[in-house]
Amino acid sequence: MKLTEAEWQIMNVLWEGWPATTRQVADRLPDEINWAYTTIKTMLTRLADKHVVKETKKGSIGIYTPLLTRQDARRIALKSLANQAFDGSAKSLVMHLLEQDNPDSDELTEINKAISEYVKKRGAK
Amino acid sequence: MKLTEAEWQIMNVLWEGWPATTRQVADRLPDEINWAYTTIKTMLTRLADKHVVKETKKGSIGIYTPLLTRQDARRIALKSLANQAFDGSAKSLVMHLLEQDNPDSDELTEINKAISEYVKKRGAK
DNA sequence: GCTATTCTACTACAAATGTAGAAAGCGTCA
DNA sequence: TGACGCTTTCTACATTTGTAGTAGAATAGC
Repeated sequence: MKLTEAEWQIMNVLWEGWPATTRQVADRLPDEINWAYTTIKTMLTRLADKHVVKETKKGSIGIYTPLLTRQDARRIALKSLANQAFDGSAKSLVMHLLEQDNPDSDELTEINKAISEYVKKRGAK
Repeated sequence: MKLTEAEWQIMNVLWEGWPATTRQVADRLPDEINWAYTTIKTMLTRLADKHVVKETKKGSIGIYTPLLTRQDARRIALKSLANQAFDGSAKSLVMHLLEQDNPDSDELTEINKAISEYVKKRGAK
């Protein structure tokens, strides 16, 4: 149940507010995305076929609810990336992030912040 | 220049030892992968078309060298995943890894180890 | 009830991806 | 120098992904 790029777009919207109709998804997609209404409908139908969302009907109108959680989708994507690109090692994935020599970015700072928070929390438990 | 899954397989082998011929790549692919020789050749040709590898000829035999580094491929893949699934935030990606409630896995332990190492190193500088 | 609008269902189609066969070329060893 | 085996080149084809049009059904407003 790995999602494609376009599917992520749809699901990101759906996870933010569900259940939702095709129209609602269309309205909530980021501005940069200019898909025809039927494109979105097609995606939702396909996602339903794959059991990533559930389609129920209110009258003749389809209403969509995520079945796959965002958590799980993320887990799956990370797992897959780790396997494919980091020899299966989440550790090595994290190390890569930590060791990026990209000093002009705030990413590292952000990650460091995350780690500090985490270390703190871990300590607190 | 994002790599597909099959391309990662090939490139993982190539990064381990290059330059390499199609035959060498074929021999070094993991056992679980049973691709026809020509499949591998096709992939290498396509990777050359995309300038991910360079093909040179020794006589009529093609010899392949990575152009894209593993580092860069990883960076690109992580960036893309962060954008698509973590709202562009590497921090949130790391947090996800840290907060997985998957106690039966060694992953967390491994990640913690990575972080400790990193924190130590960071301290040392 | 009739019309304008909105949805759904179905179909389509190009590009990318995964996978490989056929045929022809070349190198090598007997 | 011929046959065998490996290599390349070209072609092929199914599937998945991205994207959308058309036609007919449902609905809502007048």
